[in-house]
Amino acid sequence: MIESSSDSRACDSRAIAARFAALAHPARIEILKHLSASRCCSCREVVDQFDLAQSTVSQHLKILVEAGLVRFEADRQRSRYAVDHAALAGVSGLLDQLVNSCCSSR
Amino acid sequence: MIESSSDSRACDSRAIAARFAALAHPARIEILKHLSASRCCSCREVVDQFDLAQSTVSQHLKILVEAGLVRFEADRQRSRYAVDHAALAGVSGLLDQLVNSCCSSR
DNA sequence: ACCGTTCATCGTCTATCGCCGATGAACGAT
DNA sequence: ATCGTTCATCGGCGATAGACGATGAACGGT
Repeated sequence: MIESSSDSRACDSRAIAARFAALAHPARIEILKHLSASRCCSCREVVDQFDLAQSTVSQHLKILVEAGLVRFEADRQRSRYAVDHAALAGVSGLLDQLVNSCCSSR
Repeated sequence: MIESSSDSRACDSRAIAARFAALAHPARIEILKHLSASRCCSCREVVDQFDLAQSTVSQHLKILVEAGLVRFEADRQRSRYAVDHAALAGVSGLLDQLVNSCCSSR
């Protein structure tokens, strides 16, 4: 990873924080679980599941997509959302880095 | 704000989200790194490190403590904050559960 | 006793989040 | 062409987060 030498750390932690922010809402956790269980979902399915307004769900999904945790694929008028397990594992890895952090070794 | 421990199911995703929320801020990530590298820090040390007001740092530390990610120990007028690696590993585990999640949703 | 240091907490301000209803685009079916 | 469905986006609202300065308590040193 090439970063600006001066402040690779600040940048890094912002990126990490952004991912965690996407996970920092109960509704989004639930949505992730549901997506994971269903393999793939339209927005509608999620709406039916969660007793939230369609716009709200759409927002949450957007946030998850922008965080890179969920992949989006437009399928006619139906949207297809699916968990990006690799990305999720990546976040887990970030956390592990933090746990084991020696932070000086790279 | 604090719910009874009997409410384990709905609490689940809320509890998880709460922990991630504590991690969802770049300053707190940096603070965690610093704590981890320094093994143990006073509030002052962190303040010096991060160009944030003392009150702000104190708040962030409090949030981390309340999330259970950092342990606090009062030492005379100096505070001692240290990363709770086990707790951090626990969060990592939660994430892994989410990654592997297939069954236990809801 | 008097400072200087460290720290948590309070009050305030602003920006952002989370929620909703409404709207309009895209599409399939009739 | 006209519906009905699905969806993303906008605007607005109340609530919360994040930042700060000020304050007062606790403690060590002189």
